[in-house]
Amino acid sequence: MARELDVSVSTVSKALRDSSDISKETISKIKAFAKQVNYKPNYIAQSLKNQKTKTIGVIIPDIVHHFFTKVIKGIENLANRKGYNIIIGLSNESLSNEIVNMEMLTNGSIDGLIISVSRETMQKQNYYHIDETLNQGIPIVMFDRIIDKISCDKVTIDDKKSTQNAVDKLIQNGAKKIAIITTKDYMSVGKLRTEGYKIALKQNNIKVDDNLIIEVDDNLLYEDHLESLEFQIQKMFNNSPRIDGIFAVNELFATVAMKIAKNIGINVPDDLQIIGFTDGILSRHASPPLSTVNQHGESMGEKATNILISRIENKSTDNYRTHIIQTDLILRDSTK
Amino acid sequence: MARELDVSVSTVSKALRDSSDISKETISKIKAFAKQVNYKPNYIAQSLKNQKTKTIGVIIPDIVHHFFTKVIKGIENLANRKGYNIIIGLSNESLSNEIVNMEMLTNGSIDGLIISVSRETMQKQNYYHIDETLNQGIPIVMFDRIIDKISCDKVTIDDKKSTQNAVDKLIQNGAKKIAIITTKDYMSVGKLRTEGYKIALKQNNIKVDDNLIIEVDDNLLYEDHLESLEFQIQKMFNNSPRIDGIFAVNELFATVAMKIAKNIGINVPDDLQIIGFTDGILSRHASPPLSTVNQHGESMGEKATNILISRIENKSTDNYRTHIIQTDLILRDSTK
DNA sequence: AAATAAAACTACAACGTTTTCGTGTTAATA
DNA sequence: TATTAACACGAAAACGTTGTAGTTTTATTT
Repeated sequence: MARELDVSVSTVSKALRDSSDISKETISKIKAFAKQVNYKPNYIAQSLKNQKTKTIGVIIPDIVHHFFTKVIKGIENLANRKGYNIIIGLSNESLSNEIVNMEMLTNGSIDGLIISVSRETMQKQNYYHIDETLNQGIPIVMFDRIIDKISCDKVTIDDKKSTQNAVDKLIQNGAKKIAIITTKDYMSVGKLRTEGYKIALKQNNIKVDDNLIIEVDDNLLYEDHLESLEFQIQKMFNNSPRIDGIFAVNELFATVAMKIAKNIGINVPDDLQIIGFTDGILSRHASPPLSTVNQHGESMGEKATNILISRIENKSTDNYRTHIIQTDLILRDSTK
Repeated sequence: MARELDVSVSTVSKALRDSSDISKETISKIKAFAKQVNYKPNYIAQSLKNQKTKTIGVIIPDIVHHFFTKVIKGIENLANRKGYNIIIGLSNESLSNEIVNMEMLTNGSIDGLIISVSRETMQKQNYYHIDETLNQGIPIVMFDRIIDKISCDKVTIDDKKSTQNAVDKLIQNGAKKIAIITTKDYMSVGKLRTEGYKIALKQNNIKVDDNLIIEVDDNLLYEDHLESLEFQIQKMFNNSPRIDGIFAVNELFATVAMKIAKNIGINVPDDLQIIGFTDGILSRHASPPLSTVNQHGESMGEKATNILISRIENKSTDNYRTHIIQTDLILRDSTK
């Protein structure tokens, strides 16, 4: 372009950035020509020069998942508005995948990282790769599945309190025998939600009955292993037929529980009230529609992005904080 | 690193790439040191030098959508295996967003693009940005929502035939009065599926009844505008109470139709058989579970990625082709 | 008209790699 | 011993930008 206009590259560069030491005529001439030939400055070269890529890395365990897509939507929206692109890595719940993805991104491709760690990472408590990245000076924001031991910014919800409120609601609505369908407790969220459940019961003087705490093996959460989930829930109904309330830590568990209950002739919500977690498509289209705890995934994504960009652009150098996104209880027809 | 080891940068670079003109001892010395200091070559610099970013751009209309997430999963998986990252842009069904995203990506950030265009793009038939990108020499693979007028690689399913097969099945199962719930026809898929429906009826000597073709305004597809969808379907049942088969162009339409049918006392599948499109969570967890056309989103993503990478790496220079992914009919309990 | 100041533009280094070509050292050959 | 070949390494250019530090041109002042 400089060649064709017979000026130097510096002149072109400065003209396009409205530098004060280029005349107005030259500026407009160059800009006109640039538009004409559809010139776009090469981001890669800019990145190399500025040591800024204007790109945010996002690593999540699974993309075929309503909550995570909501978060991504929030991230992408805000990032785009601020001139950032997002580059996505999927860990597929595997630690090694997470590490590979992280290495691919932390070689200069991104300015910062937003991550929700894989299940395996939590189980094995192997956080070396995360610490490494932080040590490299790349800011990280963790969301949803956060790790206390790592010091960085975090965005999450109050799992304990949210669950407590939901179970409280069941109790207020007259439920006496309330079960929880949760995951084995290496998963921070399952653990916290189970705690919240116990607190709610205790505060209402209801004895915690371990038979009513169904711990599903989380590795079977997926579409392909429904039978096992159904089997466990079925067993619960067999063992404790008089259950009148269920809290489930995700919407799949809630939906399946409701389906089984209906199959064996239990009326929802008259005989059994159910509250799930995450306001996804399943909850909305179940019959009856499920009452659920709304996590506001999009807000979560936006918040995380905001924090990350502040760090990147050095606007904030305060201590790391954990930001809590408020949840709310959406009451539909699976509760009275 | 070169400084600390007291060798030249060229030597380091060559050693890490196992160049033949560096001695084995030096190579191992340098590699050892590299591992020790956790050296990672800067991708940005490599990209600038090689004029290859090893990154694929993906632009889709919406990420909170089961089918698109499946496709992304397929893309990410294969791309990662081949050493590529993916960078995602969301158009939110808006043409201007699509253009902005495209411009952000085509400034040197990506080697190729996989895209499913926004609804607005199809409506307005404004493809300038796509042609521009192709002219720039960036290969594009379109999937699902493809545009005939643009010449590039495409991956899609045979919407017409898939629908025809599904409707055929309804007819074989004894349905005589079959409705279709589709979208207004600026959307290629809705149009094609409606055509397939008509062909199936004609081949079975059933007269096409326009009252049984429900064209939903696609802008209302979203979660927030369910009432309008429900209203239109309700009206259909009122006008034509004796319907015994429904084909819906997506799983939301199918699910809602089934819900309404059950509400007014119609038994599925005894009195009314329903087949939807896309094997998503809704279909699987509806009661009864919905029979549906499986689009194999993941295969679609993989196929698109394969084609794109071939183009990028110049392995294929043949003419542009449109690749058809086979669908199949998953029969569950909403059909006999 | 000469000196000075302001304006407009250019040369060049730098970002971190890869690669081509060149150079020095060692070993093998005549 | 002199020549040549093989080997091991380094210097420098290139990728497309940006910013600093000039340099040239033009305008203003004395």
